[in-house]
Amino acid sequence: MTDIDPGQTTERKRGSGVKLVYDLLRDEILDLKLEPGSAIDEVQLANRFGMSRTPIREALVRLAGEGLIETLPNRSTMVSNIDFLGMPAYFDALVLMYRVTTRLAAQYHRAEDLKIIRVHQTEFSAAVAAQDALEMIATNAAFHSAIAAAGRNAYYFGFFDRLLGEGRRMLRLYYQSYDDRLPQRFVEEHEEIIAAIEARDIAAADRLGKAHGEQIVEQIGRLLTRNDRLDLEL
Amino acid sequence: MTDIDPGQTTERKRGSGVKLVYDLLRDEILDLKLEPGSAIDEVQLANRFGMSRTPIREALVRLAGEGLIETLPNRSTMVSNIDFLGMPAYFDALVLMYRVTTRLAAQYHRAEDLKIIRVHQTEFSAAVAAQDALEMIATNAAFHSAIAAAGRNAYYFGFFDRLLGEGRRMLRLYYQSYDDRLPQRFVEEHEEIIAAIEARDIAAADRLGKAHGEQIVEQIGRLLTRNDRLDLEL
DNA sequence: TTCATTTCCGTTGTCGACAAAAAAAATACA
DNA sequence: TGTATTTTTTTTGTCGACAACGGAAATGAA
Repeated sequence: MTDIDPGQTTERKRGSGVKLVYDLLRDEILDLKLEPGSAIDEVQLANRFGMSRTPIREALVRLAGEGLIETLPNRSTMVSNIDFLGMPAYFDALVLMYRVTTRLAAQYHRAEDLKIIRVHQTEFSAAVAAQDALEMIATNAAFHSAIAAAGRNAYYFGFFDRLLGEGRRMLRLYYQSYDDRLPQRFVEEHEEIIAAIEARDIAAADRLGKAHGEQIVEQIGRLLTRNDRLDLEL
Repeated sequence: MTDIDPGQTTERKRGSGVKLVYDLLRDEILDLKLEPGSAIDEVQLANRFGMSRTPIREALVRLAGEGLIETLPNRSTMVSNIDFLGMPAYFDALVLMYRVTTRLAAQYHRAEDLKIIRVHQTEFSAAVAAQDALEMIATNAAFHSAIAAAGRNAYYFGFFDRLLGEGRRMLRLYYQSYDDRLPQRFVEEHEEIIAAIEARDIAAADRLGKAHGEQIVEQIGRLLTRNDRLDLEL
């Protein structure tokens, strides 16, 4: 709520303002620092970032394009609510994209792709060891995003990245209340996936991607049901 | 290039300007009335629509979000080029979405969905009979979009619609130079797909969706190779 | 008090203007 | 004549201001 730029007016490069606001707001939304349903005020943001409403507005339009905020005409714009009814559909799409991207990575990856994938896997492994749930979510997403990039299909990549963004919000919602220790199993499955990709074993990559996705869905399903039980008993 | 509103200033409802510009520009881009790579001038559009640059700009930001235009910082914004190198990736994604959406429609459709699907099929059939290539493209997309809607997965639906939009541009590019008579076979395949959906035969829907998609890809492939031959011989 | 009407207020949508950036044109220099 | 440098032009990015819209508060009638 405080100004980003108190005191003197910092010079900003022309055109950088929109990206600044967009990136920060996007992160705040996906990290649930901005609660779903909460209102977004343009003038407030303008003061906070020390700029006019125009670039703020452009950033908001972009976020609305990704469905991260909803804008009632002539009325307040607000952070989109998480669509719980749509979760089955979401997981269906997510698992399919896990499969497809992993399979394509096995088919079309190059040597340099594997290096990048391994870097992300190392970071994910460290996050699991540190039991840092938030970091796990981020590094896991980066890991699979790298795999999708290795598959060399821009359409799948774009779609998958959008799904992972949405998922970041859902996962964070649950992991912040229940800091469950995420199974070491995910790390091992990642290793298997890397091996299948490297061996260019398409069938194995497909199978592992599917299993890995369903594994995650199942994990979240457990969290959800436990959540329900708690709600009923209190 | 002429003003939309010559003479007197027509009253527009507050907030409707952006949608107006967005819809029209989107259509012009997808219908190839605006050539890929051609420059887009904001002031020119402002004059044409009789409004300020601000709403124009917002429409452009949205179009950029969908990848229909590209905006060089501080420099001209232009209609995105069609990515020919990415066509295999595109068709791969398209066929997959044909499969998935048809399959889900068989699984989750309701009675009212079939009515809508049939309406689009009737329109498509009429377009084929009239040998109106442009109308075929539009009605075919609407037909499959309706099937995707019946599948009740907002994520697939959104992704598929975006793919169909892109495809509209590619298809139009070829059908406008070679007004090939599109096979009656597509109409029949559509009928088979409808029957499979109505019978809730998931396996058949999956198979038909895949075959239908591959059929279209193959058709385009033929057009492309013929195009290449011509280029070489001239 | 309760409900309908009016007034006020906060927020968005749109506008015209100006400054910055980059290309294009013009000039200077060899 | 060809190249480097300056100037002009064109187009974008940002700003402050104002009107319109919708809700909230205030007012009035029963």
